[in-house]
Amino acid sequence: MHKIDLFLIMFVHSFIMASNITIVELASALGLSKSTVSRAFRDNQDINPRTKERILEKAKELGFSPNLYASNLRGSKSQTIAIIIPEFGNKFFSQAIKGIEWVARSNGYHVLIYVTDHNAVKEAEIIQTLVNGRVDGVIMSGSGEGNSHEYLKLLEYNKVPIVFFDRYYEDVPTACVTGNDFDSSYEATKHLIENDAKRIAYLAVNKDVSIGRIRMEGYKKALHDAALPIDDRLILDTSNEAVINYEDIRELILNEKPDAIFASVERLAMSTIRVAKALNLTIPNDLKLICFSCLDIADMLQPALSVVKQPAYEMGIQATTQLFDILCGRKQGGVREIVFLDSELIFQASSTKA
Amino acid sequence: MHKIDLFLIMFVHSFIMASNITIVELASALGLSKSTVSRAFRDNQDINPRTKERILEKAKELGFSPNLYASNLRGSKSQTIAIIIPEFGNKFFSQAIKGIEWVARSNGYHVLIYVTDHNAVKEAEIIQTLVNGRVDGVIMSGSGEGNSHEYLKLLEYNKVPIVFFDRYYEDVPTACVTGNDFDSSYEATKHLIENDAKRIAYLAVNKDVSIGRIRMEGYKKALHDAALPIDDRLILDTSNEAVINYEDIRELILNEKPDAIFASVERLAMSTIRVAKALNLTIPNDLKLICFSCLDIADMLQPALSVVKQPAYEMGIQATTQLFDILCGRKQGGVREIVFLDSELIFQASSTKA
DNA sequence: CTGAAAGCGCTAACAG
DNA sequence: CTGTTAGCGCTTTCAG
Repeated sequence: MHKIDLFLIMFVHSFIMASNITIVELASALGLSKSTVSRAFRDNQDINPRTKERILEKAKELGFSPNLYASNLRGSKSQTIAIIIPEFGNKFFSQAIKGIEWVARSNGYHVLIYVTDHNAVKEAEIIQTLVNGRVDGVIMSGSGEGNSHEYLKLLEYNKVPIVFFDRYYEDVPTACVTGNDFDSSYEATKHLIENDAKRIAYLAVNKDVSIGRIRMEGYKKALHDAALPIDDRLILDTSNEAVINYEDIRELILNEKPDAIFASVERLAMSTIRVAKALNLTIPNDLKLICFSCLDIADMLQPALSVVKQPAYEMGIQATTQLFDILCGRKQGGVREIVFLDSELIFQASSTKA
Repeated sequence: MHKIDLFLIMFVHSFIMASNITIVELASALGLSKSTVSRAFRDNQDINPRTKERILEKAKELGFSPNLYASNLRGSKSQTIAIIIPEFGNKFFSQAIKGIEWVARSNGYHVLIYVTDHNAVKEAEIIQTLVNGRVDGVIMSGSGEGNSHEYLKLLEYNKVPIVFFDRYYEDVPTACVTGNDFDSSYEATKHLIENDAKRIAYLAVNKDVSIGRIRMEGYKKALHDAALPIDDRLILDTSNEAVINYEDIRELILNEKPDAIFASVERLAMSTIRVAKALNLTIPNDLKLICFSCLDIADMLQPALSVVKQPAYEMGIQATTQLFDILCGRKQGGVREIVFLDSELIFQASSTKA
């Protein structure tokens, strides 16, 4: 028998009973009062260490654990946080969630997950379900829609702190962990220019909101510094829908004949590759390409894809750490404070001249 | 102003108050009793529709929503389910979670997420935190470790139904939604044979547990039917760790000189591609490759990767639908019942002879 | 250090 | 259809 199986069998053995048992039953099984038993499960020093030990042992034996809802009703906390993200589609969010889940569990917290599909109305509805005590805090990457985010005030009124990661709202004063997008966009664009690109297109899913805007600014600055014209026709504001953005990108390439593309999100780069293939354009010869992406197999693509790789996992960790700082009173909530984490620029064949 | 912003502003306007208000206060504000108010928030027909409307309106005005913990304590239901998965690494799980989240939210449920890192001990610990009423049901893809899963009895004792997807435990009697892995493995292997492969290696992360075993059986059957020998040295049981499986695969290729590889999980195929590159082996000429994967850009890899693509999203949807069938009493829990969903076989350059 | 007692906010008989 | 009432299981004063 494997060691691990032995452990698992012992594990379940300690808990073999149903836990429909309540604190009162446990108390009477020990000849104590329920208050004493209760104290054993809190960090209460008004209890004899030996009594506490005895209680915990018996609890394990009988499979007792304090009813979650009774304790929470009595005014303590939910030990739960929520993650709200716009989508599940890419490695960036998977990695970030992994980091968030890890920090949360290390702190004994549970994690609820919500997906907005980039839809601000859904986002607002989700927020609404969180303010009745369900969660102690929220980690969010904004849907990117809408200019007014007053609905986040609901959280504030209910004293539920929120920390943004990646996509934040500029009108909401709170902590935020994001990438050094301006700089990396500048560098990515500069790199394209150094590889002889003259007509560089910028693709975004929403060029007016946080990441879409900032990444565009880095792009524009690089063009400006290289004395290249900024041509609005080369700036495409398209959709998350693969079908739609494929068509938009196709139009852009056919009409504007860019010689390079800087995609602010991974999905748009993937569509670009498909469009290029369909139009018989070779990357990088006919069209250079670089994009924001956390894909770990970018080097296996044909051609190897140049990427701006954000530290997604780290971003999740830091955002959650900050949330716990606020929850534990080590730090004040509701204060605008942005932490920028450096992305890694990986230049490969897709953006490099022959 | 955008239509959506208008909506969002109206939305928050209806909820501008903090919700520290209780059912009693709302009741007295309306000159009603708290039971009547309570009824307005349940699906109770013992209430005048007009009264109900009046209550809901006032509630909205005052920003009242029923305290989660009080209702749950009273009704002992949490409106929450848990997803437990071994990892976040690939598209398969992202897609499945997306499906699960969607069904859950459509039913007004919340979703907790837990990652086991393929570790059965963590899995057991997580289960332990779920049986105090925190969740009404569990959707899980097993860690794949351990042969004894007695700890899942905890759920049974506490009447928390569980539905497996993808990776199930054969010793746990419950509903399960998985792929038709035997058949697709058979077909995938047969396809390699038809493309002149003679020494086909099989890679798994755990060949003794559900998916690892069944996929291997399909592979063996195909070899057998083609009168090819089954050589245990061509069957590799390796780790999830990229560093370790890279080394294992390298050894296998160097020592056994397979002419084709069938990888039962995506990660092992990726390592194979890297090993092949390092050893200067060309895919498919020197080594053919096919694997289980939900990668949506398999066709963009160099060479385009042949895959067995499981219906991950659909799997999430069906597993969750079944869970709700059990929760709503439309179906009995604790009964072994496996639903097999067809995978799609996509043959591309990586597995095809010149 | 331990126990008794008073609710937390809500739901569901039960009685009108 | 509406109100009264008795808890759900736990935490936390307040006395001993």
